[in-house]
Amino acid sequence: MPKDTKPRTRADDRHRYHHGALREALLTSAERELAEKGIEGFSLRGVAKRAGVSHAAPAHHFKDTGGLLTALAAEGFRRFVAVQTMRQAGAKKDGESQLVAAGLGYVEFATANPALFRLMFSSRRPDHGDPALAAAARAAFDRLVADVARLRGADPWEDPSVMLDVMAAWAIVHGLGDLLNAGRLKHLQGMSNAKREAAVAEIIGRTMRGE
Amino acid sequence: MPKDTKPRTRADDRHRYHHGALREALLTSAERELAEKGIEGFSLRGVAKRAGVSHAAPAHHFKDTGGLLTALAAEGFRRFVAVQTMRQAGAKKDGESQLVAAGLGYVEFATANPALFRLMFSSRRPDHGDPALAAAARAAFDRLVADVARLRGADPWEDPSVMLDVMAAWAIVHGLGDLLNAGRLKHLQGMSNAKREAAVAEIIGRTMRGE
DNA sequence: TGTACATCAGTGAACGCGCGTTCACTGATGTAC
DNA sequence: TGTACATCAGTGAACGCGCGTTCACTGATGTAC
Repeated sequence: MPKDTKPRTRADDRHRYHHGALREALLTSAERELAEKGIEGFSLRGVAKRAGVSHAAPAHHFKDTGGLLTALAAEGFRRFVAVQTMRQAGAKKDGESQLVAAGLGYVEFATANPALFRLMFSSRRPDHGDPALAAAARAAFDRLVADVARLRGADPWEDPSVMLDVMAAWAIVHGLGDLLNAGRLKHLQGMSNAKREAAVAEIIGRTMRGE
Repeated sequence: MPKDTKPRTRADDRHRYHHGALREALLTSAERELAEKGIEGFSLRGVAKRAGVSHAAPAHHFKDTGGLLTALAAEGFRRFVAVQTMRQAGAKKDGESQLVAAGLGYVEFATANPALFRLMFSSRRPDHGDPALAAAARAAFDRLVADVARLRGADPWEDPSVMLDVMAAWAIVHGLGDLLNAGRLKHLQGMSNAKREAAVAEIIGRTMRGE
């Protein structure tokens, strides 16, 4: 009988019955589905098809569509923080430069992943009470608070006026990201990437600096 | 034969075959449908049902779902501008107060009509190339430009630096509106309406004033 | 004022579609002995 | 090392649902004469 005698490793057989890493593959496919179809057009069947698996298979890994979107949003927040960390690593170390770098990372992430960005921040489809998602989102917020605290030399949690700065900083980058994604900022969108980034940095800097 | 002999007027018969003002009724129903179901759950059949009409009737007034949403978004922009006008009428007349008042109107409209707000600014379902919608959106933008021009004493269309102020002003109120709708600004949402409004005014004012 | 007729604005049945979900099943894997 | 068996992770057919759209129709309205 033509049977494999030695046990297969997970990676050496692309046609095996058991996928081996379907959960991760589904998340990858889900992100692509989301990017191409948007939140409104997102479907579980579409994700399964992209992953090359029957449409009933995802049920073994995610309770339902909402569960998959919740996991995707949590993963999004982790990458979101990573983008900001990279931006800050390449920036000057003073408080203002660091906050501007984080803001540029925010806008970069938003415009590079418009549907994911909206899934994370503005959609009710993920379960925002899910512990993993809530923790990932919280980490992103805590980082913003810390950056503002450093710039202002005061703890936003203690000083309501400084908390207003936190919200101002958040609102401005969030607004820029969402408006850019909606194609509303024609003035910015006509610029080269470098010029646009400089303009965004200038807007963020002005807001925080006060001019 | 029990037949009406005198001609019916449009308003005196609620059961007449011809509706008489179905287009307007559909827009009203569409707004309610949108508010309750959100953009994702919006359906033409749902709108027809709310208007008490068969689901095929809307086709006589709107080409398709997109056409209805386009008309709704245009109507939204008109009301959006009206809210800002009312805010400004009740505010002090200096440039800063007027801009802050417009900003408060922006946030008020966004939070009072979350789904409509998103339909107008962040959805691809309406046809943003439609002349009526484009004109209504343009009017809202022109008003913002004029308010910033007045505050700065310079024409944003001539001075790129002042155009950055326009975008900053837009981004901050847009970001506040969207984040409030997403329930992200817990610090603000815990406040009374009056306190929240004062905080929002302070954030907008600081941004424009520079502090 | 009355009649004929064109046009308009509805009805309701029918269509095909993609969706999420369920279900009985089966191949693959891991473990106990 | 070999075998029996439980468990796991898939398959694919079937379901019911709400959707947008089409279509033949009909009642209401407006107009010409």
